[in-house]
Amino acid sequence: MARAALSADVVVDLALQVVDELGPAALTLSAVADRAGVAAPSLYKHVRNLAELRGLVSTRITDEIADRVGEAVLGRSADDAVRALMTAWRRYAQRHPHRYSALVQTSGPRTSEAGARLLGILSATLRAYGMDDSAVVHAARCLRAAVHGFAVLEAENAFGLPEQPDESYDLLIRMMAAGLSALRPGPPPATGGGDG
Amino acid sequence: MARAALSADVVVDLALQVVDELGPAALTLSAVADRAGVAAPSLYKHVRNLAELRGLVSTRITDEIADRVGEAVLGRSADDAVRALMTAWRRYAQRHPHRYSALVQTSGPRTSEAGARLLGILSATLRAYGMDDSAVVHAARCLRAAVHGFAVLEAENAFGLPEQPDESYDLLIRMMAAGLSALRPGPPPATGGGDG
DNA sequence: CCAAAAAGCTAAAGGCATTAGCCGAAGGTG
DNA sequence: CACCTTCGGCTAATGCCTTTAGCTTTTTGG
Repeated sequence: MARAALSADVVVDLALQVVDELGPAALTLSAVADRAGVAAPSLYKHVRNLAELRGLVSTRITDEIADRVGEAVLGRSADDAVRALMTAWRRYAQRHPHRYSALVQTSGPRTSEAGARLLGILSATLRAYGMDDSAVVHAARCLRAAVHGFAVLEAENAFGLPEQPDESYDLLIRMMAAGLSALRPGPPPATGGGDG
Repeated sequence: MARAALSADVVVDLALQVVDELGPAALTLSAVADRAGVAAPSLYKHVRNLAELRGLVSTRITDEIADRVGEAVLGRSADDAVRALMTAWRRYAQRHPHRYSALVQTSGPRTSEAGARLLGILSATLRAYGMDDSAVVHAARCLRAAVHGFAVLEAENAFGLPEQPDESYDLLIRMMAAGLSALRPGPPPATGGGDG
C-alpha cells in the first residue's frame, strides 16, 4: 500500500463535513479535495465520480439513521416503539439538517442495502401490532412517509408559523400510533376517540 | 417593446418541459436556452439567475398543486375532503414525478405566497373538524408531512416491494382521517393513548 | 535492493453560469 | 417621416467544476 492518507471511507467523512457545514449543493469534489489536502483528480483513486460519492454519502446517512432508530426501539414494542422510532429519526434530521437534505432515495445497489436494514427495523417494530406481512409493508410505508415528510420539511425550514414543531410532531406520533393500533386484528374501539 | 418572443413565464414553461423530460438535475440555463432557440446569456434578460429560475419553477408547481387540491376539495368536508385532497395531491406527483422532485420548500418571497395559498386550502379543510386555530396549524403540518413524504418517496421510486402503493396510500388516508377525527373536541377516550 | 502497485500530481478538455459590452429592432414622439 | 430610447438578443470572456490521460513518487513485499 502507498501513503495510507485517504480511503473511500475518509473521503465520505470529509464529504459529510462539507455537507454539514455548507449544505448539499456545496458537495463538490473540489471542496472535498481541499479538505483532504489533495488535488481534485486524486479523489478518483478512491471514488468513481461525484455521483458515486453522493451515493456513498446517502448510504452512510441511511446507515446512521438505522443505527439511531434501531437503538431507540430496543426493548420497546408497539406504540412505545413507534414513538421512540419516530423521535429518534426526527432527532437525527434535526441535528444534521443538511445531511438529511442530502439524503436521496434513488436506490443504488449499496444504498438499498442500508435502506433494507432500516426497513427491517420498521417492519420488526410493526410486527408487534400483529399484522400480516403485507399489512406490515403498507404500514411501514405510511410510517416512513410521515416521518420522512416531516423531517424533510423541518430540515428545509418549511414551517414558518410560530407554533412549536415539537407539538406538531407529537400529534403526528399520536396519529400514527392510533392508526396502527386500529389495524390490529381484534375488537375495534367503538368511538372515534383516542385509540380509534 | 422589442420582439415579444420570450418572457419570464415562457422561460418557466420551457424549464418545466426540461424538468419533466430529463429530471430536475437537467434544469440548466443552457438547456432552457436551447429550447427557446436563444443563446444562454439572453435568458438573463428575463430571469435573474439559475437560482431564481428554480424558485419560479417551484412557485409554479406549488400553484398547480394548490389548483388541483383546491378543486378537489370543493363541496366536500371532513374525512371526505381529506380523502379528496390527499388523492389529488398524490395524483399530481404521480403524473409529474420529475416536477414534484424539483419542488423545493426553501421559501423565497413569491414561493411562500403560493405555499400560503396551499396552506390556506389545507387549513380550511381542517377547520371542518372543529379545531381551534392552533390545532389546525399542527394538523395541517401533519397532513402535509404525510402527503408530501409519500409523494416524494413514490416520485423517487423508493417503494421497491411488489405491494401496491395504491393500497398503502389508502391506508395512509384512513390513518390521517381517523387521526383527525380523533382530534375533534368531544368526549376524550378513557385510556392514556389519546391526549398523552 | 528491486519491482510492481498504489496514490498522488499536472495538464488539458469540455460543460455550465455569469458578466460585460455591443447591436439591431420596435415603438413612440416630434 | 426621422429620431432616439429601450428592450432583447448576441458574442466574448472568465471562472469553477468534472473528468480523462499520462507521469511521478512512495510504499511494500519478495
